[in-house]
Amino acid sequence: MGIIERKERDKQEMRLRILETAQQIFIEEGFEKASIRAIADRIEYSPATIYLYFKDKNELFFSVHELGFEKLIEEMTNAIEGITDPVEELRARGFAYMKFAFQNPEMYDLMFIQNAPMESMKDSDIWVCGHKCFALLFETIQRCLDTNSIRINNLHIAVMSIWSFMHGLVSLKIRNRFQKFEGVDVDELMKSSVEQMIQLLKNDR
Amino acid sequence: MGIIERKERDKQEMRLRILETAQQIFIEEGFEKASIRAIADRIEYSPATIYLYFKDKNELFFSVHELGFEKLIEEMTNAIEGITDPVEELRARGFAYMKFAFQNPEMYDLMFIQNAPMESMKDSDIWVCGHKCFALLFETIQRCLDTNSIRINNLHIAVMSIWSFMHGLVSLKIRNRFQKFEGVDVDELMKSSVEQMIQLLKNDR
DNA sequence: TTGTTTTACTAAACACTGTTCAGCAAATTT
DNA sequence: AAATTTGCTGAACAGTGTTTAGTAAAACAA
Repeated sequence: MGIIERKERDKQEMRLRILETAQQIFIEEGFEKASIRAIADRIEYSPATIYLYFKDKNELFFSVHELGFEKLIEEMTNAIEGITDPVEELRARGFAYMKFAFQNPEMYDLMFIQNAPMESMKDSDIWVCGHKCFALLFETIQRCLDTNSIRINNLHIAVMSIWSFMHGLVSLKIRNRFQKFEGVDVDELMKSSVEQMIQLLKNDR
Repeated sequence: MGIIERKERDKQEMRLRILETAQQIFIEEGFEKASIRAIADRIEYSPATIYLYFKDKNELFFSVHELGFEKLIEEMTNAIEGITDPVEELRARGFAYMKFAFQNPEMYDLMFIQNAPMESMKDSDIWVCGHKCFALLFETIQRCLDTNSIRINNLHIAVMSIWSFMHGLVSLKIRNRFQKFEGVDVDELMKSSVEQMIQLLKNDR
């Protein structure tokens, strides 16, 4: 009686189809345009059908944002490959983070700026992918502390400070708040800022 | 013939009334709930009337966000009163910024996170209030450079880095991304991070 | 092969949103 | 008193997320 198994497969397949269509429209045309109706249209189903596979739009986009985290984790992992020096690892992680944000602004927005995905999460839930990404940063910074390579000695403070700095940089850019750095190449300035911050952090002695 | 003057006054008064009602609903119930209809309802006019005073919702909320900047500028100015040491001024500015964000999260959101107000701005426009706020930070940091009090020597890099750090801190908090600092007082950690960053910046010697 | 139940799906509606426009009544001007 | 301008609005348009009653097909039971 493989019928129930096949049905379960079909269900998962359909869920994935909705998910990938949502991601596609979202990446191509932004969050605003990725309406339930637009997604339903593209997969040629009724809008109501989507609600048989996802509780609401927030839950759907929570799943999309998880795809984003998987990609970010992958890119970051590649970026630090072969690097042994902890601070160099941190630098590579930072630039990979920035590159991801530049190349996938809509996705970065969803992952770190938008309220939507977080609202679908109850306190009991765990932020699986986000947590893993976070853990990787923790590890890198822990290594920096262990080797006494940076001028901060509290792990939590270091993680929060470094992440905040990177996120601030990227999100002010994405949300168009850097337009008054007139006459300067903002992208270059951002890179210099990261470099400068690493120099500040570094324990040179 | 003071009629046209009176009419002009009336028009400005009405504009202000809409503006303040928008701000009120927005602060009380958030951006989502501050719909044109809700604003119109409270001032007991038709929704269409609002469009006689503001081009669209973005322009209306651009005006609201300017009110926010006026408040932030005022609070920051008070915060640094009497301080002579440039780094102390920077610290005071930083904590005032953070305090503003904690006490007016919706407004901070509108000023630095939301797309809405920026979309109403054409390239030709000037971001008056934002610019002034920005200029004040520039001045403080310029003073730090002049007195050789911080370990950065490029003004633009310093401004971008410091602002990004503060914004990242505050916006990750507002948008609920700090929930995985489990078992730690996030607010305290944020303050410690600011303090730590100032220590990093400081040129102690 | 019947009849029954379950499943997968959808049309239509609900309650919203921002925005536009024809038309109307009152204020102002001629 | 008549003509014009002004300020305002009802109603509609096109869109949003979401719910629900109902339907046709698939699966199961006899």
